[in-house]
Amino acid sequence: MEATSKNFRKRNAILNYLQDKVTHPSAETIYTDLKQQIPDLSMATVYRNLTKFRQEGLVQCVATVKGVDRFDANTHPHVHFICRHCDAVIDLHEMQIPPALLSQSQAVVGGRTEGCCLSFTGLCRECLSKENTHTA
Amino acid sequence: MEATSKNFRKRNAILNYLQDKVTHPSAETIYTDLKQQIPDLSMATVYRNLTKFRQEGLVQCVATVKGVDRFDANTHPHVHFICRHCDAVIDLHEMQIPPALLSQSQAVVGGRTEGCCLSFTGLCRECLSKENTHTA
DNA sequence: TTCGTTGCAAACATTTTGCAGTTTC
DNA sequence: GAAACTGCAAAATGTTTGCAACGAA
Repeated sequence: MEATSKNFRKRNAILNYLQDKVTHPSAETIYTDLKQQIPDLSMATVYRNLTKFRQEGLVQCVATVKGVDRFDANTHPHVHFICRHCDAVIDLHEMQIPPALLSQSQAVVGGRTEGCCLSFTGLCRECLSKENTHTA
Repeated sequence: MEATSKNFRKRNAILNYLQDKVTHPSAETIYTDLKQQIPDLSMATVYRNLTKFRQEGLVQCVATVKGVDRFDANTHPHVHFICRHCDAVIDLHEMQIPPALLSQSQAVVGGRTEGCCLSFTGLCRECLSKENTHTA
């Protein structure tokens, strides 16, 4: 069985971790969190598996925040909010990317549009309220 | 005069270069191109000025393509197409980000929305036609 | 044996920084 | 002289890779 085979235990741990999280963790965060359950995990394994997941289409890099890649097991195009203060990457499931935009971009470019990424930036609720507290 | 002062000559060369380009160059590209006119330019100066421009709001980082930051002197939110093959970052001036989306995202997050980035990915016209040539 | 996965350490690429020298005011 | 800008080299950061060892079939 793949899942319980020792060869796939780490691979599956990383994938399951990503599928459970909605926080779009970085490689570093994945490593630090999983290290507690899997003490002999190494960063190289995290990076190697992330690369493989991307090639297999299981995971995508949804943003690069301050030089750090952030990953998501939800590969459907969706909308994000990125906080410039705490670097949180938040899903905005309530918002849709108008599907007409994809065909429109393809027409404008004259190439082939394969994906789309809509991100808002600013301060998340918590960081905004902290800022107001400090300012007041 | 600032512009002709030796202290500001490089700063202005970098800013003018960015303002003239619509290609969203990387720090490396800026350095390589300007090096021909300014042989004693160094990468540190390019990076230091880019950081300053960002703080001053004169320039923004519009994308990180394969680990490399791409810069733009157009700080208005606009739409981009990023080619996964040649890494071109192309302005789609014909397309608009529906303004209602910004206030909608702010309402959903409960924070403060300051910016917005809409990017399409795929193959640009040239890379698509090359792909077709090779496939055919 | 053959293939895929792993840890470790080294290598890599991009970006930042410390320091001393120069220019402007 | 003080403050700002610069080149150079070193450092810091995030990511990838070579290699030998291990596990599964």
